[in-house]
Amino acid sequence: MPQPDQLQAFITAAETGSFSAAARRLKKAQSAISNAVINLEIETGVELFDRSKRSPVLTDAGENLLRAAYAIMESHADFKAQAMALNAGTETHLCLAIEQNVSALPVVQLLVEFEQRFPYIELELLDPGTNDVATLLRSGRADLGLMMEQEHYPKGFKFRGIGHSRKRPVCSCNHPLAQLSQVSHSDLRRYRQLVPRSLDPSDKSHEAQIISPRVWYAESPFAIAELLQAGLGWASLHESVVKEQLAQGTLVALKRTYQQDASLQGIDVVWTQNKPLGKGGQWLLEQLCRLKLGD
Amino acid sequence: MPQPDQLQAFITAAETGSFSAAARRLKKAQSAISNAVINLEIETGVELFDRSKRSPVLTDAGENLLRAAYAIMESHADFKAQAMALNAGTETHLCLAIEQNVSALPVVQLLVEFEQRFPYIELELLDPGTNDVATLLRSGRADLGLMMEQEHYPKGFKFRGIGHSRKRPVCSCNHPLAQLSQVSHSDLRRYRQLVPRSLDPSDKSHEAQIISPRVWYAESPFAIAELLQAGLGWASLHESVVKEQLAQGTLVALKRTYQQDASLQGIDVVWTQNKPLGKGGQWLLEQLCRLKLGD
DNA sequence: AGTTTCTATCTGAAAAACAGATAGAAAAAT
DNA sequence: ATTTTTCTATCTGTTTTTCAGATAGAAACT
Repeated sequence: MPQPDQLQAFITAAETGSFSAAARRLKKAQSAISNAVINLEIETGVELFDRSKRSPVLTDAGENLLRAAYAIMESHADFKAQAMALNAGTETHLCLAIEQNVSALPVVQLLVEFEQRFPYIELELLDPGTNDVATLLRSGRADLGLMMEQEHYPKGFKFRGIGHSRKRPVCSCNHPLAQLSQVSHSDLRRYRQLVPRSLDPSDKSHEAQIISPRVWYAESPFAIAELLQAGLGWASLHESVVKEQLAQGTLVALKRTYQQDASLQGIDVVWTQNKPLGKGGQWLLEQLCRLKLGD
Repeated sequence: MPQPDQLQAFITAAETGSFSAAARRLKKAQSAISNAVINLEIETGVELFDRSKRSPVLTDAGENLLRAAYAIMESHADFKAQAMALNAGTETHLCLAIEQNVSALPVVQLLVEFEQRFPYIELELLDPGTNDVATLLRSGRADLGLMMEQEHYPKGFKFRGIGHSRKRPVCSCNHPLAQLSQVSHSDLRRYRQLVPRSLDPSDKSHEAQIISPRVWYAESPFAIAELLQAGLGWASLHESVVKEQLAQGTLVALKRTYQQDASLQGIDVVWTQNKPLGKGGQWLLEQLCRLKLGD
C-alpha cells in the first residue's frame, strides 16, 4: 500500500524529470524525494527510473505505473472534493417528488444540469399520484415537491407557484358523451365519473370536483386514463396526462355548457422549512422557481 | 491527503460496524482504529460516524465518503496489480503488425480476449502493405507479425505457419480480360499488371510474379483493388482483400489455362528472438499458432 | 580544469503511529 | 436492579517512520 507522499514524489519527479526539481516544487529536501522513489521501487519491485544518465528518465514500466499513480491521486482528489462539498452544507441525498399530473419534461432538463453541478448527491425521484406530494413532504420522505396548488398548506410548508396546467373533462371517443356537441352537468351526472384521490384517506380535497353520483377512485391519473380508453366513464384530467391520447384521438375533450371548457390550476413548488434544504436543494428550488410551466 | 491506513480503518470499521471488530480484523490495537477514524474526521471535517449509540453507525455523509474511500482502495489495488504484472515479466507495450493481405478478422477475436487477460498492456496495431512486416520486425518497431510466407527469413527471425490464403488473378468485370472464359500468359501480357511491392526498395520478392511488361506498383493491395475497380489492368491478389468485391461482382477472378486458378500461399506468424516476447506476447503468439487460417 | 547540478546515502532530530492501560458508557446477562 | 461484558475515547511511553541537512561521487556544462 503505497503512501500518498511516495506517489506524489514519484509523479512530480516524473513531471519535472528530476528529483531535485521535484523536491523544490514540493518544498521538501531532495533526500526525501530520493528516498520516497526508492522505497516505492522496492515496494513495487519495479524499476521506475533509469539512472544511467545524470537526471533519471522514466522506464517503460515507470510510465505504465505513472498512469496508475495518477489514477490514485485522482480518486484522492475526488474524495477530498466530496468531503469539501459535504462540509459546505451539501446534502448527500435529495428526494424530489413530482405529482403525476405535472409534466416532468422541463424538470428533466434541469436535472441534467443538476447532475453536472452536484455529482456527489444521490437524487431520488418519486412520482406520487394525486395530492400525495404533501404527505411525502410532511413525513420527511421527500425534500422538494411539485404539485397542483392547494387551498391551504399545513404549517411549516413553503410554496411558490411556477406555472399552470389546464384541466379538462375527457372520455373515450366511443363513449356516448363524445357524441354530444356540448355537455351539461346533468349529462355528466348520468355516467360514471373517475376521480383521482390521494392515498391518504384523510385527504378530502377531491370531494369538491365530484359531479356524478357514480364515482370510482384511482390514485394515478394515468390509471384513470387507461380506464377511460377502455370506454369506462369520464374524468377531469390534466392535459399533460392525456396529451398523447388527445392527439391520437383515442380520448376526446368535452365542451361544457356550464363554464369554460378548461379550468386552469396552478402548479406549486413545495418544500418544508423544518428540514432545511442543502446547497443542492437550494439550487434546484431556485431553478424550479425560475421555470414557467404551462401556457 | 488521507493515509491508506486511515482509509482501511474507516472502511473496515464501516463494514464491521465496530471499531473493536475492525481492530481485530486488521490485527491492530483498538486505539489505532479509533485514532485513525478520528484523524480522518478531523482532516476531512466530516463526521463519519454517529457515536450516540454504543457502536458507531455511519452517518449519511460517512456513507457518501465510504464509496469514495472504496474508489481509492480500488485504484490502489489496480496499481498493485499492475506492478505485479510488470514484475512477472509482462511487457508494457506490444506491437502487432498484420500484413494487409492477411484477413484480420480471426485475430480481432483473439485481441478481445487479450484485452481481458492483459488490461495493462498497450497494444499497437500496424497494417503494413505487402512484405513490410519483416522490416518492422527487424527495426524493432513491431514485436510480432502476421505475413505471407517468405522463402528465407533473416537471421534471428522465428516463424511458424498458421494457415493459407488463396491468391487469384482478378480484374474489373468491365475489363476485356473478363470477357474471356480462360486466360493465357499471353493474354495477361497484353494488359497492365498491378503488383504489390514493399516500401523497402531493396526488397525484390515481387519480381517473380511479374508477367506483363507494363507494370504499376502499389504498396497496399487495397489501393490496387481500387485501381482495378476503375477498370485499370489486372492483378494477382489475395482473396481476403477482394472478398467483398468478388461477392458483389464488381471484380471477377480469372480462370487460367497455364496452371491452377488459385495459388496457395502460406501465412506465417513471425517474431524475432533478439527482443524476447513478454508474457503478453507469448500468450498472443501461442494463440496465433493455435489458429488455423484459410481453408 | 573548474563549476554547477545532479543522485544516493548517512546521521540525528522531529513527528507520527502504535500498543497497552484506564475510565466511562451502553448493552447484555444475571 | 445489579453485575458483567463490550464498546469507545483518551492518556502514556515506546517504537517506528519521516524528514532535513550534510557529504561524496558522478555527470553535464563553462
